[in-house]
Amino acid sequence: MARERKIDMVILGLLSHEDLTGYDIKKRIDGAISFFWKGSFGNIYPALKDMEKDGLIIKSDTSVGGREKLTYHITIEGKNLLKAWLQNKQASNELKYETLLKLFFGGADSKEVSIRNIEVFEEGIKSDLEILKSYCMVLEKDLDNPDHVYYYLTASFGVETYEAYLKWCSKAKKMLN
Amino acid sequence: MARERKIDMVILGLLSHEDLTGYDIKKRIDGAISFFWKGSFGNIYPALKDMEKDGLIIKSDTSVGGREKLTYHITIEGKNLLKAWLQNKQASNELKYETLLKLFFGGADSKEVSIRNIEVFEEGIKSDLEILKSYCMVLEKDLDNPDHVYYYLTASFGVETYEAYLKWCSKAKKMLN
DNA sequence: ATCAGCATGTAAGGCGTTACATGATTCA
DNA sequence: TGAATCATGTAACGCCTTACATGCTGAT
Repeated sequence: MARERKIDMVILGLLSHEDLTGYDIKKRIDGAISFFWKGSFGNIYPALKDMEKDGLIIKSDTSVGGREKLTYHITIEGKNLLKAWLQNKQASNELKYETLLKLFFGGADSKEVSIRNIEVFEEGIKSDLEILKSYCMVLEKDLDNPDHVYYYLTASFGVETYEAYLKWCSKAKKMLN
Repeated sequence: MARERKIDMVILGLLSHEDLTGYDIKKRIDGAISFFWKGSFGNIYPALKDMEKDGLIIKSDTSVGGREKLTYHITIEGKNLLKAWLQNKQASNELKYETLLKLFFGGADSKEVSIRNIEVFEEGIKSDLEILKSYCMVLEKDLDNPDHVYYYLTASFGVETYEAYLKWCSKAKKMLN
């Protein structure tokens, strides 16, 4: 069975635009992607090693002075695998919200506890929404760049769902009071 | 460090309402909870064993005839742990949407591929939305039951976010065309 | 001088999924 | 009789997170 590790596809996707180091890849993932996918060094470096062995990417030493630096470049095989993944209709979309779990079992404690949990959730969403909106505004100005349309759409997914979350938060707090 | 396994809290939450077998717990999780949390037998049975050892639940043999059956009951310690968890403000809310990942890297293939991926996503959401709406309708009729308010709110979270998803799908398809 | 940031990696541990393994009962 | 459902569990495997370990460079 082929590997299912999705971090490979994130890496391939990033490398399809530019050559990057593992460290750079981490920074990219921590940006706009982090709203729907995460990555860590303990995740990225082993993936890079495996993918090079498989011929999906090639490594080149770009060390500057005494600072070690390995830059990766995508191969034709890598690009083909990326496209095959994009063309595969199957996609796992999973949401794991502990806040909803707590709310579902809210009856086990006072309603104040549930209201507070909703408020904590609401605050987090509000601040993330600001970040997402700023991504959208930047991207909107340059939608002629074909890639920006894709980036814009993922950011706007975030904006629209987070706005729905906030609407729900108000309603939920009202219902509990 | 204490265990972080959230399945424990799902089990405790369910047992705080009624005594259940591992099999029953799985069925409950596969219901309304499955929209924001998942569980499997390979997950549930070991958790049950550990939690009994820890005195959070107690097991009793309720076998009928030759069919093995173990029913679990929550203890005071279990209820206290459940409340402590509810009162803890920290909550991990994570969304991992492969569809968004694919869309983000959509520029690596034709826009038709991205449109098709959005359509597949849309179909899945539409059918799940129907299920969520039916949960809401049932619960709305009996909001006097205090627990139903909590169940209703989690289901309505699903309805509202899924409706936002669908709105976004239309917009995204239009933008790509 | 020191601290933040650049840069690479490994190791342990935890959690979860999937498949396997077994067997009883109920209903068509 | 055979299939679906009830019912319990284990084992292998994979993936990810966290912490650890190391060292250079540039700015203050």
